[in-house]
Amino acid sequence: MAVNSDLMRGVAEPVILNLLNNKKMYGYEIIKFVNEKTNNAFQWKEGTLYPCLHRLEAAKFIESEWQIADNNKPRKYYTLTKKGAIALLEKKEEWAIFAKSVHVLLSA
Amino acid sequence: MAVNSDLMRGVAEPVILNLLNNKKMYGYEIIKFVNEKTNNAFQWKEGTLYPCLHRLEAAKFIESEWQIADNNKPRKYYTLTKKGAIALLEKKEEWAIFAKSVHVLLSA
DNA sequence: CTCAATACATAGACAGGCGATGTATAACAG
DNA sequence: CTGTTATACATCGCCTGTCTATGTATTGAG
Repeated sequence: MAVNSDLMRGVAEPVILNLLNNKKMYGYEIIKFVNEKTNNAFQWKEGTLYPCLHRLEAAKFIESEWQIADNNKPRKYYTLTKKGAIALLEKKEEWAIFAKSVHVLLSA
Repeated sequence: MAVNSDLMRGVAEPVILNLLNNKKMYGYEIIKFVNEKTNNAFQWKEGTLYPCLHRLEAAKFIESEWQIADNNKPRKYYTLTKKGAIALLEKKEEWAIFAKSVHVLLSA
């Protein structure tokens, strides 16, 4: 069911940037969304996601702002920066090349 | 040109098993083949490949035998075991699920 | 009143890929 | 002859992203 965590390496960043390209989201929401969207093939945990968000923010690929939700809980919403949008394009292209390469090597 | 090394994590094993499923190969040959086949998107080095081959052999997924080549150099040829063939199927399936998941998350 | 869910965060362990380095031989150019 | 490149094996230590575990705080359900 769950995909080997070795494969997970490096995909969190492009995935997060792509999600934030569509709409602002907060960390906990991203975790639930990704796990549900992949039928738990991905099983992201806080220990993976939050450090990744902080890395992306430090790189100025995303920005954050606190908001109080309807349920009265504080949420840190993230949005994509222009720099992040460029990085997203690069990472998507990189993924495409990578996936194609693996496909070739596993099809041969 | 070269793909981010983070993405590389975990793909060496299925790729090697798949190559050996087609024919026996030796380490140096695998490096050249993979790099050439991916147009250098993959840039495998000895430090990546040899430890991986040793891991796979320790797991009894592959077996090795020394042979003297035409050029008078000793080569360690690897072949896939039955256990390795089963592992290959599992890893291929895992890759398929993984790649599909990433595709979904990057397409959204 | 307790427990689960929500929502943030960090710290330490783990492990695979990478760069660097090492050995040895063959082939080739100068 | 000699230096360089290519072949072919191997290992060591670093780096870094993921994982497990742990922590804090609040809300709502039972």
